[in-house]
Amino acid sequence: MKNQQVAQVLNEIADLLELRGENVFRVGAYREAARQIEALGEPIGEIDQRGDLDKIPHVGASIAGKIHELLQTGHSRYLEQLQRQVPAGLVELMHVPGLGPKRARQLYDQLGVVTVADLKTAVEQHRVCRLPHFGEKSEANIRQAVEQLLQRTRRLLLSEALPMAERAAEHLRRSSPAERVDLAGSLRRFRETIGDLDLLAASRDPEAVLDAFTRLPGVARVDARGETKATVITEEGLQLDLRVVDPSVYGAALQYFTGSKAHNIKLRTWAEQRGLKISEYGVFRADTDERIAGATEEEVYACMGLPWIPPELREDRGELEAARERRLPELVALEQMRGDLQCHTKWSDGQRTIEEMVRAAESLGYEYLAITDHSQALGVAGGLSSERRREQRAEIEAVNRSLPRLRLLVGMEVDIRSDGALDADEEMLAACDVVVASLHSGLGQSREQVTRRVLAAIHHPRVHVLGHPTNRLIGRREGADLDLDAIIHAAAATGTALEINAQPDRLDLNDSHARRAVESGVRLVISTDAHSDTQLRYMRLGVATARRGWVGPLRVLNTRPLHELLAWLYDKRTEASG
DNA sequence: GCCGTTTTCGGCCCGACTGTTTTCAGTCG
Repeated sequence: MKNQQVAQVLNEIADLLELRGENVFRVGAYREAARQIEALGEPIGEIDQRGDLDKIPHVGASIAGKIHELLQTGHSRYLEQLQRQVPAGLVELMHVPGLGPKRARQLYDQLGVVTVADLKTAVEQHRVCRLPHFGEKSEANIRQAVEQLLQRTRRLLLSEALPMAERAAEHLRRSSPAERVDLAGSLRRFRETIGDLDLLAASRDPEAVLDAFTRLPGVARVDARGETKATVITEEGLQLDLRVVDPSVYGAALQYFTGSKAHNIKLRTWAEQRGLKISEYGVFRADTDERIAGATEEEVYACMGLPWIPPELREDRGELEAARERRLPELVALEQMRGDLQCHTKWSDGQRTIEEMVRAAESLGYEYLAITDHSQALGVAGGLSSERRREQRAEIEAVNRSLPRLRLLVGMEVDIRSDGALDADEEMLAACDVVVASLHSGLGQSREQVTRRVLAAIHHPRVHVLGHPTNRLIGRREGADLDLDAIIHAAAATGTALEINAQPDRLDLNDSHARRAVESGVRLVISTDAHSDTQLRYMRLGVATARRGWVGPLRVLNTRPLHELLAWLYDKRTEASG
């Protein structure tokens, strides 16, 4: 059972407890435990086998026992008992925006509404507005929420949300009196998927900024509008939130609205222990209410004796403790990337010629670019025969002779076959400057099988990089069921690099995996796997993922200058074969 | 149900907005 599924069970227990009107802190305990398990970098089954479940933060004896049962038997008697006590469907009802446990319960008790479909009918028959504490407006809001819920299915990919939010922010900067506009929330932390888009603005005239906001191009409707904040729904059905604060408290507000929730809770708890109170309006002395900071985020953290913490780290995964002990990691930055080690061209399934890719890489200021078209087994992706590969190599060498500033590397993304062998012979591999080995098929294999396969590739003396290690697709496909510890251990032992693939729906390794790899001394590369010139810009997403994984520049091979990279590529091979 | 830089008991972040209510509960982030 995967971490995600365990977390889901705990969340469902929390939902059911909430519907029963249980103590809110008990409910919160289950949610917090679920969150912790989702963020674990390691399969929970392994933690269970070590008997270390209760060492996970916010997992105590009681929840540990329930997780253990779940892992051993595949179900939870406690969950099933709760499910018998609460009508099925009510959980779903509670997830309708605007409904919480109380109102969901009321709809059930008084109208017999159990499912979202029931709710739709009740709303259409105007039965909801006659309930106590509901009215015309509540009913209309619920109607909209239900319609939206039936339409909208998934969280946005970071790559979809970022440009949308950046366009809105840019428009506000130009068309309103806002002194500053920033992205906040999970966008600013570069989470891999985004629910709502949060923006923050500084202005002494919030009225005017909110006016501009509600009139942004693409706004379909205004959901809420107060004196300091507003919510709009775009034509695509996305929720965009804006909060406007006075410039003197902008730093405190930015800190607050960037989150994460868990990071802020811990920071506030620490503040209280120091006799301080932190809110979106600043840092205050608890005894006198005197405000002592708020204009910048640096100030806010400084009041706590902490250095500024990069937003990508603010997930309560040890960053506050690290900050307190002055051991925050230096994080890799986009400007440090000197090249891209995986991309595709028209020779296989890419959309651009080698020259077009080169021009794009030059415009990014890169020193090198590896052309890594697919190997033959990947017929769907136009994999190259050995004959075609010789022709491509000749073209790469010709282009290289005409390039003063950028060095093209001869590479290949070689498929790891279902038996673990590589889809290329020794001669083809030897002719490459850089070999990236990747899984593309047989993802349904057992954990043992697929792990053995990948280990064989990592140990292969010609392989430099393991490409998109799990081969997951966010929101569409779980990755292979890899024993990641074994993979990381082997990568550390052989010196084979692991890739952070920057394709927006891959981001594979993910942040937690990358962090574990780095902790084990593994080298990483961040590659875009670009299939067109514009996709080379996905590097930003890969770097963000690395930063969320506490990855420093020295761990990332493609921050190295060309001569160092070439030396490593060469040494890796000779050491392995010698 | 979890947790501990005074604590193994008594807390648990906190403010904005909405709608329905005349002072607040529910929801959200």
